[in-house]
Amino acid sequence: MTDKVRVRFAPSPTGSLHIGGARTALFNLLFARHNNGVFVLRIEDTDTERSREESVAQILRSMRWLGLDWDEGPEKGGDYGPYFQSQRLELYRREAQRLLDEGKAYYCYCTPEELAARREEMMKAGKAPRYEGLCRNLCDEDRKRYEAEGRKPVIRLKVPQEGQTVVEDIIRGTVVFENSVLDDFIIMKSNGVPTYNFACVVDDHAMKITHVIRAEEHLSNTPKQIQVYKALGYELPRFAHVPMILAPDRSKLSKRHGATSVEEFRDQGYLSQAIINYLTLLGWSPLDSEEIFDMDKAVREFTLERVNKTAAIYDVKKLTWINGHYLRELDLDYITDQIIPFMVKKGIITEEESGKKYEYIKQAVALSRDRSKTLDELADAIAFFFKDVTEYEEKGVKKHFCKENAAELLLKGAEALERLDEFTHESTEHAFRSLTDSMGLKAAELIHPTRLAITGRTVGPGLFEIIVLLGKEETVKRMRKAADWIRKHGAGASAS
RNA sequence: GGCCCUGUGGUCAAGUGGUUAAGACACCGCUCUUUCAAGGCGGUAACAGGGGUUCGACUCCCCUCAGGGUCACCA
Repeated sequence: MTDKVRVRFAPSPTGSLHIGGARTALFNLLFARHNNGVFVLRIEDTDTERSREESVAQILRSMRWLGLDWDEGPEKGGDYGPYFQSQRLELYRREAQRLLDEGKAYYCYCTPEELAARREEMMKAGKAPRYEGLCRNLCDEDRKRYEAEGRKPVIRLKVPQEGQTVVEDIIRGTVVFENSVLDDFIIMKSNGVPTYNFACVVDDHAMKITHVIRAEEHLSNTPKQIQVYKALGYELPRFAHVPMILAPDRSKLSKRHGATSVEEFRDQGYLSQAIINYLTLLGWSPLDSEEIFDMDKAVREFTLERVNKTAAIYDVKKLTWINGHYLRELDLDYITDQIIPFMVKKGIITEEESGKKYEYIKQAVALSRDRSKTLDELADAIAFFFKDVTEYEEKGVKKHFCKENAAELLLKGAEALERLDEFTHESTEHAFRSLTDSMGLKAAELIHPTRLAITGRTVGPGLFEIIVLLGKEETVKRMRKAADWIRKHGAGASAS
């Protein structure tokens, strides 16, 4: 009989959601959905010093933004709550007491200072730093004496010093640890709060977690946790340790590597779909070689067996490429909605204008989105549709504004456009081409300076698309303004 | 340092004893074109090293080396 699959993502709220954490959450979600299971979110806030409420909010926000929806957890509830470890202290204390009563755990009165000193000694002696079980067999008298000294005890688990602890990992296979490398680790701190290795086990059991899918850094913790499972008489879940995500220099991801949190990527203009797609590809691969796919396909095909064992270095270039793909393929209204906050932030439009100019923004996006990789870039790329040109790209000036007849040509072009009754792609293009034909010029000789005049740049969408969207009046105005600029700066003069 | 994990091009990554060792990103050409992208076509580039096992190893075993993780009253 197979139990319903239940997995969990259990972040500690000590910072933002990292892309590594997001990937772990994603794999849990994919596995749960693939198996019609339940995805639980649990907040591991037992570190009273470092846990912050703002972090919880940020993590939830990031997960929602990515579409990593949990079935049970904060703001959602469920039959196995509460989902904050700080609200489950009674349970841990009860289980710890049980261990105490059964003689499987004991109070330890050593102070952090004493412990640190001994650890250092052992290190100096070239030995592995481990607790030697000093308080393992304390008599009542010793205990009373320590209590009288005002020492607050921790609770340690009695770990067997012989034999081995075996981790059967779905991704890594059988991993054997000698028990002699384990020590009597702390399960309850002196403040009555459990440590990670204890709380995690108690909760995974209480929440009926069937598969523990987490980052590889936890593999070495697993034998300890297995000892807790055994002491408590719990059945073991299945374990799967997914490879880590490393920075480009092969070290662990940290702030010095630029953007690492989900929110930073979002603010840089990456779409959630792109991040999900990219993260899915880090450590896992689909059956076929098509690398662009949505979460539905990932859910359909996801198995832990196809997760590879090697740590992956994340590559922003590939993420950016995927982002570019979604930028041009996703629904136009959706991209338009996404671009607005970026435009507002950059001062290109105001919040109020965004509603009124929605259709116009949408058309600008339609013209430019092929050429941008991120929302941030795209916002810059369409800025000229909303704000007058204030400067001209230098290399463009040299190339297109410094010719003898540059100003005159722009003026003639403006006139030709002005005469048009119908202002369409066809009519404007025709006007330009017949003008240049009559002057014995190539159309490009007018097109390029015009682009520079009305956008300030040498690159961008097709000129006539721009002209039509920008409108006759504005186009003509900008062309004349550019002609003035050229005269002022002198034909043949180099860029200012 | 002890223990554990890992090792296919610059990066991601197929591959599970016999393959011309896929594909993608990046890079470089060509093409399309009013520019830039996008698209199309093509190219450079890899099984860490050494021993075994085998008729035959990228695939299995051992050693070396390299990278990573972990050794807290952090998770």
